[in-house]
Amino acid sequence: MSSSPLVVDLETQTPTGKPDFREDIVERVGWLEEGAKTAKWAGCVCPLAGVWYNHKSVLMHNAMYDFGILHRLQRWDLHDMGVHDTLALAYALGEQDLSLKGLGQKYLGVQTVTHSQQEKIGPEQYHAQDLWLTQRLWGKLRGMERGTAYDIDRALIPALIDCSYRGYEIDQERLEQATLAAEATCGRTRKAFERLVGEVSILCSRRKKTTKKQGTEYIETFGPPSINSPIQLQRYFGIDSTSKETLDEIAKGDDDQALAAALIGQWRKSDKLLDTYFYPNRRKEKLTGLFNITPSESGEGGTGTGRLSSERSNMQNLTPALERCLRAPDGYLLMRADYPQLELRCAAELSNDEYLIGAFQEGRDLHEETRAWLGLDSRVKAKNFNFGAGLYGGGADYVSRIVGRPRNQVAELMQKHRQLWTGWWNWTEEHWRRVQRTSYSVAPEPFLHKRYIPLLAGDHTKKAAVNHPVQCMAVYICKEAMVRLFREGWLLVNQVHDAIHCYVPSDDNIDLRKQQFREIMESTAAKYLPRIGAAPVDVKVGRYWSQEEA
DNA sequence: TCGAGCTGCGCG
DNA sequence: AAAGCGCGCAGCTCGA
Repeated sequence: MSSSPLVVDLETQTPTGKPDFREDIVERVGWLEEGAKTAKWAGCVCPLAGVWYNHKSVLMHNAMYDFGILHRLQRWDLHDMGVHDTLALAYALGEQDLSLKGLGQKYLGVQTVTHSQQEKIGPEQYHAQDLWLTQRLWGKLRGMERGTAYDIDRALIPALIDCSYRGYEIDQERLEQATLAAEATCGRTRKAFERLVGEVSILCSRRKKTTKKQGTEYIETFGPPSINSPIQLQRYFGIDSTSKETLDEIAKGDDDQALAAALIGQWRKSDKLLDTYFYPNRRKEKLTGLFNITPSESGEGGTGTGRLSSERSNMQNLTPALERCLRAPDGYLLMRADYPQLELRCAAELSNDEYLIGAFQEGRDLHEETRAWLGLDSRVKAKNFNFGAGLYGGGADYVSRIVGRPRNQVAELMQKHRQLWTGWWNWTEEHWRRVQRTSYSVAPEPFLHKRYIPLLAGDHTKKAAVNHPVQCMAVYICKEAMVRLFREGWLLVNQVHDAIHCYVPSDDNIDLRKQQFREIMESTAAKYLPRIGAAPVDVKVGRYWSQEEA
């Protein structure tokens, strides 16, 4: 049994154009054993079976992808095999360029042969260089690693591969009902809107036409605005954004425009449901998505904070109307739990804010206290203030909007908030100074996930810098809980930042399972929130994700 | 007809 | 110019 990992690299074909380990086709497999003088290659994954069991772990550059394929083709056990991944490691270290070639140049000074030059050295040599590069890079980057972020991420890789194959079962009958209802709303609101604006005429489109004789001219068409055209609606209302918020404001009036705005709001809601959530899932048995820990080698997708992202389908932005149609397969129940106020608790812990810590320890209502302290008229406004201005660094204009006060009263509100959350505000300034010195934001101990902060990017920079440690700490707590669940054999289905979903067999002892689920999540949080203590985690169970009526 | 870029909106 | 942070995706717009 070799202690150093078996390096593996797959050459694949992507039929859909976008890489997807659940479907892509393997063309060649390369591997490199410890002490071997040469890399080996094969046209299929079969020969690997005789090699891998001599190793405790495998090493790849982008193991989510390669290991995901090997699991599919060879049933490589997701639980037994340790995984190392130079992509995940580089990500946790805050690297900008996550490509193997870029990292090789930066850390090893290796100038790789480009794809167009591969004829010169032959395909075998060309592909072998990636194996050597990965192996050497791993040794180099491991030496730079300080915190636990990478170890949590690499343990999560098999769990997320598992998740990406599992998915929810779709109840087509419920989906059909929901579709019919949404179509009815769409038709009704569109017709009502058309009746309302039938007489109006605005500029509908202007397209440039370049002719040799007359140079550039514009062809314009006029008519009533279409409900689905933001630019036409802008002209109709005489505004420069037709976002939901703006339309809600207009809808408060009592003229034709107010009615039109209300209709657009209803139409958009149902149209969004149909186009994004209902139609794409018709006649599909399962809803599954790919989870990303890191951006791709080319920098697409993924997050900068350590959060996961999900695509094809995105499992992290499903809406309640679709959640009602999603369920566990026959013989299973869906168990789901989320961490209440996890980000706020992390903010309190990492900034050592005495007030916040005390409030959490005594279980007081933070937003209500903020409301009273600032003299606001609703708890919702206070909550928006705490998040928008407190956690995410919103400025005076933003605060002015959310609390509905003129700008000249805002500075006073901000000042008062600083007196309440003293520790937090001090921490943000201190952290911002650190980031300015180093150009990196580092998440708290023991995670130490790094995010590169380009200091010349404007005001957004400070907000992103301050937000990173909070969001990062919260999600690594959730990730570690997932890792523990996975290791103990739970069937993970989904993660939505601070929420985890699993399947359990219906004939298990459900109360016991709920208790175990809660214990794993609570003890993981308690480990990293020693001063605040375990947040109570409420575990919900049922056949469907959401049982609420439409 | 294609796509890049934008707007709008779903989630935490 | 103004912007609360973090995502992915669908449709629209408009030039090529």
